[in-house]
Amino acid sequence: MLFTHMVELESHDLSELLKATSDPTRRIILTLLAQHGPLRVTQIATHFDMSLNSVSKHIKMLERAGLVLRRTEWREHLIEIQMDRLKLVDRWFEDLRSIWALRLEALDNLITKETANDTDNN
Amino acid sequence: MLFTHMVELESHDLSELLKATSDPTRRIILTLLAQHGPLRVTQIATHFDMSLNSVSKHIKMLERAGLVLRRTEWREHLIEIQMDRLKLVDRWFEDLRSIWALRLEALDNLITKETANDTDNN
DNA sequence: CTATCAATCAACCAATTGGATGAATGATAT
DNA sequence: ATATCATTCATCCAATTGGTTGATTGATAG
Repeated sequence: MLFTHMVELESHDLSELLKATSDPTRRIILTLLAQHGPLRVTQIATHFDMSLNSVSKHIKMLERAGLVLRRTEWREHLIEIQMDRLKLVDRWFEDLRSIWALRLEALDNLITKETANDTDNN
Repeated sequence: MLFTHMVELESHDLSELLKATSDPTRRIILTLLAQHGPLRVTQIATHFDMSLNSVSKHIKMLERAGLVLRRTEWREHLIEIQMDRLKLVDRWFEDLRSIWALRLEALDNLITKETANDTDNN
């Protein structure tokens, strides 16, 4: 069956991903990482008017969503963005658009057919 | 300045959009609407093992996020998906990828230059 | 007028979230 | 041994969320 994977397969991962990106602070963190490459937690925290702990928690959420990878080198934790992970969201959006397009297409076919019938009847 | 709109412009809208799509029930509702076109609240509710009220609340969230439009005709509320709204998310993803690509490019240039210097020194 | 139907509103509950603070861990530097 | 640094863990708090049930609105049908 087409589009089956949308319904429940990957659903939990997708929810985590979308929830993780739905917070402005976390989106800024992702932007920083895309701009500057891997950063330490404290480096990231300097960009916010917020306790280090809160930033740490945000990073942990990004980590759980797989949007970020932690390479613990020495005492420092290097946080690295995982761009590939975004594809999962992309795919869901594409699927939704496909479903939508399919319906419009069917609708269009129906109208064309009816118009043909109309001309038959005239 | 490039990419300015990412940081805070549209940020609230984007957060609402992403939060709205981060719930599996709401994603299924969107899929139903893409598949079948505009539906009434009760029609949507039949697909879930959940009170009508809960479904109603989910729809209201989708509405607040602009992902869905309500056309109140007679006593019935026709709920219609707004596919255009997804573009806002698309754009943020594209922006993030551009930022990422720009950094990689700069990094690549740097390496090429250093390699050139190395051959100069040999 | 009354029963029914579509949908919302209001209140409640448990779980999660985004923030704070203070203590703890673990490694390096003096 | 002690001080410092990077980070997390443990609590706490107010706000939000996803769900429930019961009452309400507003229109239609008998």
